[in-house]
Amino acid sequence: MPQFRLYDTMSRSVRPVETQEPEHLRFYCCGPTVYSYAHIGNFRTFLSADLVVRTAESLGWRVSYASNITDVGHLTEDDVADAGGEDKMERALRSKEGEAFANVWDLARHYADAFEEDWRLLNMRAPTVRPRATEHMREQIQAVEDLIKSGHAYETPTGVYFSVESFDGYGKLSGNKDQDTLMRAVRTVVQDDNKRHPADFALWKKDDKHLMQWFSPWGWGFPGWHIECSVMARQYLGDTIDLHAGGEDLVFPHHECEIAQSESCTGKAFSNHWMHVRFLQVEGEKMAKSKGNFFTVRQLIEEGHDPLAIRLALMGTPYGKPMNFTMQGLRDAGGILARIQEVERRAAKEAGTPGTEIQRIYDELLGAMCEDLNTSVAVAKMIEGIRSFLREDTLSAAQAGEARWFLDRIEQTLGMHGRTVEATAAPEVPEINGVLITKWIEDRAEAKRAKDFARADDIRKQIEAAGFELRDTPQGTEWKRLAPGS
RNA sequence: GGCGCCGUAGCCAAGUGGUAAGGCAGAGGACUGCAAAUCCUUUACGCGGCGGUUCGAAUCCGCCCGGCGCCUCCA
Repeated sequence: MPQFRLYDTMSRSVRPVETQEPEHLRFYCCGPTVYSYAHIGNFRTFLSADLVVRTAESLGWRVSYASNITDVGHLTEDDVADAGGEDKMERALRSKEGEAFANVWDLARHYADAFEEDWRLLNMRAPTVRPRATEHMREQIQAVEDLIKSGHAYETPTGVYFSVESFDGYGKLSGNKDQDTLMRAVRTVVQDDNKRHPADFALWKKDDKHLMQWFSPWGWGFPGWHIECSVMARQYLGDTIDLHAGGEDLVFPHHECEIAQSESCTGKAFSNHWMHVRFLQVEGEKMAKSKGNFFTVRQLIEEGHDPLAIRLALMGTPYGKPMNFTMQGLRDAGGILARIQEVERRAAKEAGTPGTEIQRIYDELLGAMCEDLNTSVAVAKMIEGIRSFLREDTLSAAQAGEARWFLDRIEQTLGMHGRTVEATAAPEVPEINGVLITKWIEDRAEAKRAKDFARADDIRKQIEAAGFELRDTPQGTEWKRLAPGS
């Protein structure tokens, strides 16, 4: 078995993933704040986490995987300096999309459900636990109290703050260590005179006007953004976790603050390995609603893209590099997926014994994943394996069994498969101009038999104009909805 | 100001010291009434530029040019 190595933000090097317990990975990945639909950039991060889980499982490891949902409306300026600004969920509630919801709780529930649905559609492993911030309020309050008792936190008229000077290691993850860079990083603009140090960050905000508020030893209010992850990671995975992941923007302040809180609470290392996923760009530009290049998973699916094609497209560039997501790349992925589906059709029901060649291809695929999740190479190996089965006109029973084996492997390791919706549910037969497409196809076959090719081509053109593609096979003519943009 | 990343064929993108993976597009071919789908073959004498180290560099070092990210709600 190859050694599983990942880039570690803390040590700035590619290191083996070391588990405290042999072959048992304790893994935490920071989830989204659910104030709107998650976009494909969000999912690049969660997909990378999914690939960590699948790679570990492919090595025979057990994985305890926690990925949270932040359903508390944290503030638009809830940074290390102070929790100021607007509440993200309150703002969402006031927006046009927010009109559909009675209150922030409904809004959070709706987007959390949508998030989990998209997660499933992208064929991502369900986490062992998916804790929610609002369901761990007592634990968060307890942690804040502990930090006050141990001298790491203090109360002010506006809330409870973590004292950055009480923790030596503050800045070790992000490199924001010296006072000068730290001061710049925390933007002294939003200083609070009640704080002992400008970089001190909120653990609890006092606010009895907030739409989401809880009662605490410091009165009504809500928790700071960073404390939830510290608390939930500890509760479900223990004092020290093996690997912690998130988007690159979370390095500072979020993960830096998590480390400070957790290590101050336990006196132990919070995480032994840190993984950060680089941001996704679209057509070479930063994704932004204002640029019109902002995509959600459901949007792309609605446009006719297969969720697995989206998944495959997102694997085109390894997580450690910024990725340029393009519509062309998405269409390309759809083409690869079609070939996987073709092998799925030809494969046996039961996996057979892999031959040395296909075994070699899979070993290289897994080896690439173990080397810092090199998805570019892994996908190339997957295609190599898929092609080896398409090369033959017909597969022998042994080859069909090998094909099944390989498909099972790529499902386990890459989360890719060729099972189509039509294979499990009877497809709805569409009508064209009030006539079933199957009738049009029969008419065309009739014309072909009569050698009336002009009429046959005319029928095909009509069907294509309606957005369907025909494919003549030895078993007869099949139809398929045309992929968008092709 | 701090931290970090990237520049490889028309496009996307691996490769991090031993002589350029893979995908898309393009070209040719098989199959087809013609297509579609699928398969086969083919496409970079060169890896932003200039120096240096080395028997040997896309890969290491230096400088330069160009692009980008985070540090601000953000995955």
